[in-house]
Amino acid sequence: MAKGFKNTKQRSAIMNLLAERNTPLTAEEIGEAIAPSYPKLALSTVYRNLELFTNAGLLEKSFFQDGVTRYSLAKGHHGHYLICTGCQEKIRLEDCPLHELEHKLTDETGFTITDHDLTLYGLCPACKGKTKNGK
Amino acid sequence: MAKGFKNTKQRSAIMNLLAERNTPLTAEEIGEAIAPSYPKLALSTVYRNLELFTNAGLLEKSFFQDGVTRYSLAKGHHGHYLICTGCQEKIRLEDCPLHELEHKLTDETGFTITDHDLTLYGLCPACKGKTKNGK
DNA sequence: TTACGTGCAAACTTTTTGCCTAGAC
DNA sequence: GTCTAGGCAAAAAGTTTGCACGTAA
Repeated sequence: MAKGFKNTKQRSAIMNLLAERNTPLTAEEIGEAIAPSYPKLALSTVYRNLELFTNAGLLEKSFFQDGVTRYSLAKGHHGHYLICTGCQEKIRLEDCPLHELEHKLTDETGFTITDHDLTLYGLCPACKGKTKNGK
Repeated sequence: MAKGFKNTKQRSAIMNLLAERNTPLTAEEIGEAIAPSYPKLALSTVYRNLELFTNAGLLEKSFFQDGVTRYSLAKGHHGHYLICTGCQEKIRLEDCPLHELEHKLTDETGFTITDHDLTLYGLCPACKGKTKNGK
């Protein structure tokens, strides 16, 4: 574990989980996923470490439509998510088509644009099928 | 007030405020803004009505980087925000350049894309000046 | 051994719900 | 007068903090 933090079992477990799942998770989901191995893991520990790793640049926060903060491994490069509103599957989009838009807005508004969030929502092929049949 | 709701002072006050400000506000900001006129206004009333209006299509929710839900008048057409991280000014962008991206993603992933969030963050010209001088 | 990290409990913030009264129609 | 809406208080959900003990280095 880089950065001069102490390497604890809890910290490894959090980072390993996020590496395995490779999708944004809430603090609670992380706590539950780790509970089988470390039943006493406190949610406050999860929050403290997520915050620590985020500040260190190892993780990034995402905010989706339910207002709950999710964390995922920080990719060096920029990306966004396409989320299925049926099964919550999250697909990371490696492509970011917004630089052109940012230049245009800088010209129009005088803002220096430093960051943006883009998230798309829809139904994946599997959930489309379910909606048609079920109900 | 349309839609068959009862027209109460509280509901008018909420909608009038959102129409005046024309920017996304949190439930708490709405409550504080209305307090001078209706000191007993309960935050639960604000939340209930914001939810009601959102379901009726009169308001829309926005989720920014602090994880607090904000509400604003629903424009018939689609738009996004450019937010100054210095003064929190929120500029609505009437343009949405993402339809092309959505088509591309539909082809690539098979998703039916139903919605998306796009928010840009930066420093407005005034706050850029302050950052340079102050500190 | 020492300082940092953890668990636990309590506090805090944001949002939701139940219940009874008040007010719109 | 009826039935929806509002006020109040408590609860629920998500997150943060203080403190004493545990543990990596």
